[in-house]
Amino acid sequence: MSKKAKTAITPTREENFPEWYQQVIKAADMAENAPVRGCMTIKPYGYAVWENMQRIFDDRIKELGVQNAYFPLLIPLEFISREAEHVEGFAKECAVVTHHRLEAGPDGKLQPAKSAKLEEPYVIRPTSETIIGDAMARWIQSYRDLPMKLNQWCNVMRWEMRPRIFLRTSEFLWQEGHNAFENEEQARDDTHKMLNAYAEFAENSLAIPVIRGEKTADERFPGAVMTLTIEAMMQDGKALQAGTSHYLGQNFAKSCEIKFQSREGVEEYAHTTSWGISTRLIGALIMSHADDDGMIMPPRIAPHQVGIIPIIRNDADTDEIMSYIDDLVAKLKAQGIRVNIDDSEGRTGDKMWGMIKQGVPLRVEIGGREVDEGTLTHTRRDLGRDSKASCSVDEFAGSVQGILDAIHDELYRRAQTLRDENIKDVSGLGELEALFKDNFAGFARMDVALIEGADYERITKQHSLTSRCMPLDAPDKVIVGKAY
RNA sequence: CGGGGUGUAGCACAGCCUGGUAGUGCGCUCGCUUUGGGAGCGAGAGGCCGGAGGUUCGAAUCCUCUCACCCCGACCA
Repeated sequence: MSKKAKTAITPTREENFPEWYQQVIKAADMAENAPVRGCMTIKPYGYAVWENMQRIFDDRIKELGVQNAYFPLLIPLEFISREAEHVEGFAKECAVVTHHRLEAGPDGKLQPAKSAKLEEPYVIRPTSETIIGDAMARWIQSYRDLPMKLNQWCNVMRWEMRPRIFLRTSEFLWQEGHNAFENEEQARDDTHKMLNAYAEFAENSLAIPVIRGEKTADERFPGAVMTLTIEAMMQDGKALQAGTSHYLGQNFAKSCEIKFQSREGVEEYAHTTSWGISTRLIGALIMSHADDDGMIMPPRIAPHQVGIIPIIRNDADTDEIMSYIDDLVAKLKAQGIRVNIDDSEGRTGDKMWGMIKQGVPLRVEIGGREVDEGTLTHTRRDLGRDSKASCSVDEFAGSVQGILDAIHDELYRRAQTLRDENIKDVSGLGELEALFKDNFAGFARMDVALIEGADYERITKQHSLTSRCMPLDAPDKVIVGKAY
């Protein structure tokens, strides 16, 4: 390798999107496949993204009156069986714990001890509606106990046939919120409220434009009366369900016995909601923003918002340059900017490419020249080397927040442009079929009435399409597309 | 679970058809020279060739069986 390859990531998005996706994750050092099938190891740089997501969203839900709690990983089998549709939806992807002890087998290898077989097996939570419902049933007695809004940040496990790192792993991290209300109106309203919290989070923090919509009946959460979703379009034109909020009616209240005495003194079942976002959002981030040189982190969740590369020509410069950088770092940190200094031994070029691949939004170079001039050189990751510019340290300190916001806006604008250019209105099923026969990569939008009937089923099956949602701002329409 | 593909050094691969005891590039270690967009030279370290059987004097290579991973589908956040 004499000079740098054309792109830091091979293959390019154009050449092989799924492979490109995996290479970006590797190049940015975010995660890797674990020795356990379908599971991933999230590495520090990837986990830092999740921590930022957690922090921002956790603050938001607390403003909405939600309290965090923690419920067990293991759910009694009998709990899962309580809600008919729920069982049907999750039964085929549950990991089951059947023993509580290991012993040496005939071949000397460890095996579950026959004598330690559980009377009733436990299911590793695929979601916690039932066990939280069980708790709520005990905690809620009066309308005065309502609304009750609980959330937990945890892992869940759904045995996946085809795992994809971050997008669909058997074990993943998420938050699941579970709210209970006196009546349908409050609960439906809450479902919308939580969906809006997700939509705002996706757009304002992740720079991912989303379509807020309601799922069609066959795409609903098992056991829900209504499922709301935010749907995003990835760079390959596929849809990604980025968050869901469910109105569960009284289904779980009835199966879990969540009853309360109403204002009228009558015993009633509560109306519940549940809502979740997961580490899948990290995948969404990559497929929304990354390019052929690697990741591009939206500034508000970027582990490092500003990356500083000291350019040391000889040892005599070092102290002067480093103390110059320390002053800058202090100014940035005072504003709450997350700064990373790459003072490793590596060469300048390597450090630059490292930051490019990791998607650090704003890169700063400081060497003897800058120190002499009282300036610094900065480059935006989203715009590349053409955006390289020079300014004084004070000017930079004053404008850095604005630059980060501009990067956010630019990433959002790009994603929105790509999405809007790839939504096509179709007037009938013939047009829908023709569109996807022609290898269209994007969303089709059409009258929701068209999804009834065998023709729609045949076309969607043939082209692996699904009804993504009925947009809240156009409920008589439906968005159709391929999805992750 | 069906169809396709791949497992050889940390990573990417060659070697396999035509068996003879493992190689290239990057990375890593050390030294010197370099250093503002992926450095150069020199010297090193590192692999029971995914696993288990079998054929053979001899297997990374041939045969059988397994396991894992990736892609495409069905299922799903």
